[in-house]
Amino acid sequence: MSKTFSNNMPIYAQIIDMVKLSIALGTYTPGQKIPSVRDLAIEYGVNPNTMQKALTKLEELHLLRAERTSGRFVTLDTDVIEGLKKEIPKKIIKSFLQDMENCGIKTDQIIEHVQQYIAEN
Amino acid sequence: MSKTFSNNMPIYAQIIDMVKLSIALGTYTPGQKIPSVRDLAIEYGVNPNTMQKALTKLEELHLLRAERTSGRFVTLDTDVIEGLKKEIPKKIIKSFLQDMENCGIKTDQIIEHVQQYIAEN
DNA sequence: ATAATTGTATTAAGTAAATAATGCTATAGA
DNA sequence: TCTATAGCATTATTTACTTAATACAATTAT
Repeated sequence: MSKTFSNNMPIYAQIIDMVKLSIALGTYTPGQKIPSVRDLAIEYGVNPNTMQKALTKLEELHLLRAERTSGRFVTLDTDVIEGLKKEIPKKIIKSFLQDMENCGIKTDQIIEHVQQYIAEN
Repeated sequence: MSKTFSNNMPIYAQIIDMVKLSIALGTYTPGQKIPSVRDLAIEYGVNPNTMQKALTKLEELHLLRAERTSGRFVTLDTDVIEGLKKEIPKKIIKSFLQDMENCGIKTDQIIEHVQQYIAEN
């Protein structure tokens, strides 16, 4: 069950993105209790401290809420979750367009490049 | 003249990509002598050691060639350079499509999302 | 009541990346 | 010839990330 991580980004940061995705995709539902720090650490194949760091940051983003001794829960704030759903692909597209323009491809040619790539693969 | 770097990737790795881009875009022409390690370090606003590391890796990729005491030069191999020009946008598109599918957007909807984003911005 | 589990905190150690400071060898150019 | 400059090497320090090993307080479950 241990996840795979890229080496170009801190593991805790990658975990943050993964949990964000779980919430956005509904794998974690609003109000749902998520596994304990220790269990998540095992599930992701990382040290509990690394997992703790990721979860703490997710709390600062109001995506999770820690109940001192009963566990950690996904936010009930559906606005926040709806925001996530839109924010994630938006960020991906934004950085994609920047990267493409950065390598000399003009905006109106980007679509063609994508279509051609899809056709070829 | 000091460049800006993201914090989620080693600086030397980001420099590699930047120099690759310079070669692909023709800012650095085939056979051209590029600035010394020390000068490039100043230009990029990093430590000479960091620049050295990036340049050494670029040599392993056969994009640069070090002439022991006269300087460092861009490869004359136009095939390698042509390869770069195609490889860079290809990699960008590939990881973009992966990211989009990863967040639940199907291939045939990706183009629409991009078009909508462009229209909105 | 008591044991197990929760989040949280602390201290230590190892690693990689970046910076700093310095020195070497070889050669191009004055 | 001699100086400046080239790439390259070495050693040390700092910081961030990760892992490791515990420990504690509070609450849930038995």
